Amino acid sequence: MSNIFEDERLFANRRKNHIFKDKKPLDHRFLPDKLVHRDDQIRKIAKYWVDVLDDVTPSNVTLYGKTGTGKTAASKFAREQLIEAANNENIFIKIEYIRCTDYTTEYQVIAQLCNRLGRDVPNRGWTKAEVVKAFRDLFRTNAFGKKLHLIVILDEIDILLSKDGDGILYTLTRTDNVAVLSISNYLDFKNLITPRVTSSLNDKEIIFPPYGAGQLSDILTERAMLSFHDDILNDDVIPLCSAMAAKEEGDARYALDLLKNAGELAFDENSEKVTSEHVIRAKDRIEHNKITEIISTLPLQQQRVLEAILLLTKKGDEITSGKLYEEYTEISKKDSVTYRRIFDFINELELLGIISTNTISRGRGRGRTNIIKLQCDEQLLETALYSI
DNA sequence: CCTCCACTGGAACCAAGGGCAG
DNA sequence: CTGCCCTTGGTTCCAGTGGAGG
Repeated sequence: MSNIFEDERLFANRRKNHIFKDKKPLDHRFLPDKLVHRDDQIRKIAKYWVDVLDDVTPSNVTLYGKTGTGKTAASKFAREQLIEAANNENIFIKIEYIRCTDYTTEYQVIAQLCNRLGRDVPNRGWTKAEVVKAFRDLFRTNAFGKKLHLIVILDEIDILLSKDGDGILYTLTRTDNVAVLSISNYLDFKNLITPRVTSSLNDKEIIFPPYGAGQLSDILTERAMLSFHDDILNDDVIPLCSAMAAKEEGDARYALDLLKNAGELAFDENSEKVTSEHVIRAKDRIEHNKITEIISTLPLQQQRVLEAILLLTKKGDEITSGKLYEEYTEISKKDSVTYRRIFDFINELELLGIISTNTISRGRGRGRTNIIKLQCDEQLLETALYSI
């Protein structure tokens, strides 16, 4: 009796050679030896952080830029470099990377920092003040024998700020020997910060502009050398991926994804080379996977809302919020959520790009109406919804 | 510029998970 | 063990807003 996983691995191994050498460099989390086209930004980070080597708390830094513009990679790269330099200088530095989608409140971030620095703190139960005190004691009491410097990288900080306010920045910037590097997708995230924090944050800003098609090409070429065998990619593959990703706001992650999926398609079909036609199909596949992924991870009530939208769309009716709620309660029977909650769901779904809304006014005495439209393929949605 | 009601912001509430002092 | 206090993520409740057709 054979094991299906062993079979699959054997099967894959036997053929592995022909397209991919190593898929890892095509993952957006892969950190190459040098980051092309981000020299300026990395140098700026270094300029602000270098003080720490002289035992001085460095400036707070903020990185701005759309998704896939290399913010996270640049900060991780700078971290590696600084740690290396600090080892030579015999300075005690910790640089902790926190993704704010994983730790969404001030308490959680501080607790996580404590834990990583070796101070056990429960995830719940303590007061915020107790946790903050424990955190600050790490710096005061000489717990490590020498002075500890901490740089906290807060990735996707806008999420944390909009959920839990700016208390986290207040606490961190008012702790000795702590510097913050915040990473935000939005330029206007400063609106979420109150004046009491702005003054102490006093940060330096670094902009990450979207990559142009040419720059994306350079990135892909470098990664392709690491991950594909020689002469596997047709000449037009990388330019096409780059052009398509450049249109998607210069998103390098998307470009890498395209290339990887194109390679996988070529592999699955046992074709000799990766062609532009594979890239085109990779695009559909990515789109498809994304939507399925989003839908399957949606909370139950939101799925029901989607289901209601789907049913109404099929009927061909114009969908208004009121009608949607009727249909929704029909579907979920007793276990339904309030009218108010539905609006939040609708907004979230719109943010995810699955639906679109358009508010119109019907004039005096008729009030307003919100017209809701499905923005993704009906068939795709249906299979995704009912296959869970 | 009025009006109406679909939407929004915020407080309050709830249940679940957990620490700590008696 | 018990009671009390903490955070958190989800919800409900209610008092506003605001936008465009008239």
